[in-house]
Amino acid sequence: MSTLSGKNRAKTAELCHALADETRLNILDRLKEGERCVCELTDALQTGQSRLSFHLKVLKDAGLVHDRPEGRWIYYIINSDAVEELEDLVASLKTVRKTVRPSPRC
Amino acid sequence: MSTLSGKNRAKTAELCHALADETRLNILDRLKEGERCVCELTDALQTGQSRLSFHLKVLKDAGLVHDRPEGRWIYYIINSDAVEELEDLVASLKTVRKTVRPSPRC
DNA sequence: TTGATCCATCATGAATTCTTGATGTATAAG
DNA sequence: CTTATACATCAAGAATTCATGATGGATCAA
Repeated sequence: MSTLSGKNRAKTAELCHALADETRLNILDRLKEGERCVCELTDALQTGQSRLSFHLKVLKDAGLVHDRPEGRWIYYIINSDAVEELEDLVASLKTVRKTVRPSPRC
Repeated sequence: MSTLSGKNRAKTAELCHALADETRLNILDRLKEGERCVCELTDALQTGQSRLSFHLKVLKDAGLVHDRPEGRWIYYIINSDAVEELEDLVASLKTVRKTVRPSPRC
């Protein structure tokens, strides 16, 4: 059961949807440097706080990031488990049959 | 310049958007077995032809698939170049700093 | 306690995406 | 030439996603 078939397909789609937005890719790019709180991200991305909060929720719901409350701040960090799922997807897409196809029945 | 930053960010987002749909993941799953024409895919996915054509266009515009006209049919096949771009993205997400973060200035 | 900061969430409207059915083009067969 | 098949595209509406501003809870400082 791969990331492309069965029940996992919905989860894979959600994961990819979280990555299908420039703002969210920008966020992930920042988080590569280590965990960041929301105010640091709003500062870096020069955007509204509620907008950023929305995108962080999308990333979190997809499992791509984790959050860690500490006092008044909430630190976000990339979740490596999700990255592994992405690896599975890419690996799955790489195993393409090169065999001669059967003739169509249509 | 990685898949997460600069000009490439838009292209990465488009690529991920193409993957962010169960129908399209289903299509790719079939194409893993080798090239297929649209009528075979409509047959396999049990869906309308114009709907499938729409999703194939999304995949094609994102560069994930190629098409090859032959007579009355058009064969679709996975484009391995796009898969490599996905590999770059995953690789980029894996290089996460584990260093201690600087204290926030907010 | 009062006020300020950090953040999530909600409501509304705008924008985008998806579905469906109809129409059009090209190829091939009769 | 006529008809059938394979496919793309278009138009219209439904559904989803996104942006923005407002509100509220929690924490901390004074």
